[in-house]
Amino acid sequence: MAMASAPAPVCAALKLVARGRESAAVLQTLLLGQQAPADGSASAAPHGLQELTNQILRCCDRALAALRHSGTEEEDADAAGGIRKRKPERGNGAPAASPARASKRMRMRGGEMGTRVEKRATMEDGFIWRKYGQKEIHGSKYPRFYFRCTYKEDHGCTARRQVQRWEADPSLFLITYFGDHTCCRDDDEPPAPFVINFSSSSSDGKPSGSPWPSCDGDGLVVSKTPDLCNSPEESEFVDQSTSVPELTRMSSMEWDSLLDGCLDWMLWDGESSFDIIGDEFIGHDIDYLDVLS
DNA sequence: CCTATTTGACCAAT
DNA sequence: ATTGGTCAAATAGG
Repeated sequence: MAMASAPAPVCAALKLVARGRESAAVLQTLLLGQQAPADGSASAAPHGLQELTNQILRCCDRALAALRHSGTEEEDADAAGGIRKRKPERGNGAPAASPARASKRMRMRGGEMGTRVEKRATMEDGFIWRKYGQKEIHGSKYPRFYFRCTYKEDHGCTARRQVQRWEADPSLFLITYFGDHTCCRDDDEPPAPFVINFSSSSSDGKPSGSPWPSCDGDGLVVSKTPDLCNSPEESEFVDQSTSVPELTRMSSMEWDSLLDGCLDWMLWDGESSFDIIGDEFIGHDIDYLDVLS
């Protein structure tokens, strides 16, 4: 049976949340633009502000994922349940067809929601992962590591990630995330940890303690979204003079049309922005990184 | 003993 | 047949 498109209300919500996300991304770009490029000088945009923007982006992503999921509900009954049926016996008896494992690989190839790719200087990202596999990848110098969230059993958290050294720069790790952390973000949606005080010019407005893990200088290089939607951490690696383009000079009307275009891109073929076809996007980001040095 | 990691095997997709 | 993702027994470490 062919999949039906999402119902109209869900579509509308999808577009609205997507637009909200893009607005947050724009805000983030503006914040990056405020960062003083001069060496040694403190950034004009408080770090807490960037973190907040990042959280907004993440929230939007999750909302988009949930909406999209509700619109095209299928499969994933196992993913939501968390506990997978174990193989009865291995290598001996009958093969025992396991429907739960069907189409696993296809979902990996971009069918799964919530996928994103990042490049980091370290494997650490603030979450606790449990390694469940390692594989030599054909044509690749470095093995790929497979991790799942430590709390998969406890909270049914479906988050997974694959980590591999980036061949173009082995000091960086290419981290592909699948799913999202339901273990520490669903039940525990953090209250606004702080109030933004725009009148304060100091960078003291940092959140006292975000309940979410933050990327404390890990050197995140690549986000899952195009240039418009950079994560704040990127600023640590990306040359500001090139990463903050003329976007900041656009009028609001120009923004509108731009965002509409962005929406069109995001909703292409029924997939949303957080479904990244790895190769395509990585290629884009490699170009992006060529600016560095 | 308990928990996490390692690693070869299994299996679906290509 | 090959490749890549996952399982799970064996192993290591506390």
